Amino acid sequence: MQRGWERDQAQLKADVIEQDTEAWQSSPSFAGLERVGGVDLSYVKGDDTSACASLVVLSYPDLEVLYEDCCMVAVNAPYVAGFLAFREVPFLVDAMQRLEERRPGLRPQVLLVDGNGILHHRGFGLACHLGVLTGLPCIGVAKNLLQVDGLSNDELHKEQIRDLQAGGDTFPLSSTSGRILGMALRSYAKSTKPVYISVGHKMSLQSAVRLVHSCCKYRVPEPIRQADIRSREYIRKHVEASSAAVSQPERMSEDADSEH
DNA sequence: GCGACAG
DNA sequence: ATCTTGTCGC
Repeated sequence: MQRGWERDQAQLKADVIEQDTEAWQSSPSFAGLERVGGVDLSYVKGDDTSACASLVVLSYPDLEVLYEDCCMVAVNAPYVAGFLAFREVPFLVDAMQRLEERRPGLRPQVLLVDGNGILHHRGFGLACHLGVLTGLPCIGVAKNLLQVDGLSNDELHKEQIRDLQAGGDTFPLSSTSGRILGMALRSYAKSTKPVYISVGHKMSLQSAVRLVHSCCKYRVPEPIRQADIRSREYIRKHVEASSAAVSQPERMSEDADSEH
């Protein structure tokens, strides 16, 4: 099964674009950018198939929520490091399709994805996968370093993290061969732990880092943070409602009552 | 046996 | 991802 997944990744990888398709590289304030999207999945504890997929769209640069979509889904693929996309991407594509049908005018111009882009075992993480399938510019934002291609969370790495003094400070993440796969970013002045940015699709690493930083009120950029908060809350209510249905069974229907 | 392991 | 309250500090 994983061999098939690797084949799919290799095929889709050919379509990844690592450069800006908008004039953002040369625009300090991202002129023309008005909507940034964020996606996330939250899982129901103790249930390996129930999850909530959420997509939010925020205004830019104000970061106000313009659109929200939370949807309970039945996850079928297991979580395997390196193949996260095969577990989560179908529901995110569905969410994008619903947005396209309901509010095409709110289509985000960029999507922030929790997970990696080209910083990946085979150079094709969730952010690339979703980018190619939707055609949207995507940025990978991981909360933990994926230790691949010579990257490791060793003493040197921790030392580099300690050197990130101010919010906005970064250091490059280079592969053994010297290619820059991503950037560690101190996204929030008060947070010691960086986030790991990598190119997903249709955007350069430089623009990606700058944009993510400009979306941060806290450590996790607001679009992803809002998607996360909302999907967790949606699950909380979902679990609450289903447990109430068990302890308080539905009353017999009228048909059943009058049947006698 | 030990360490890794995006979410 | 999730298990989990308070708590120390700015």
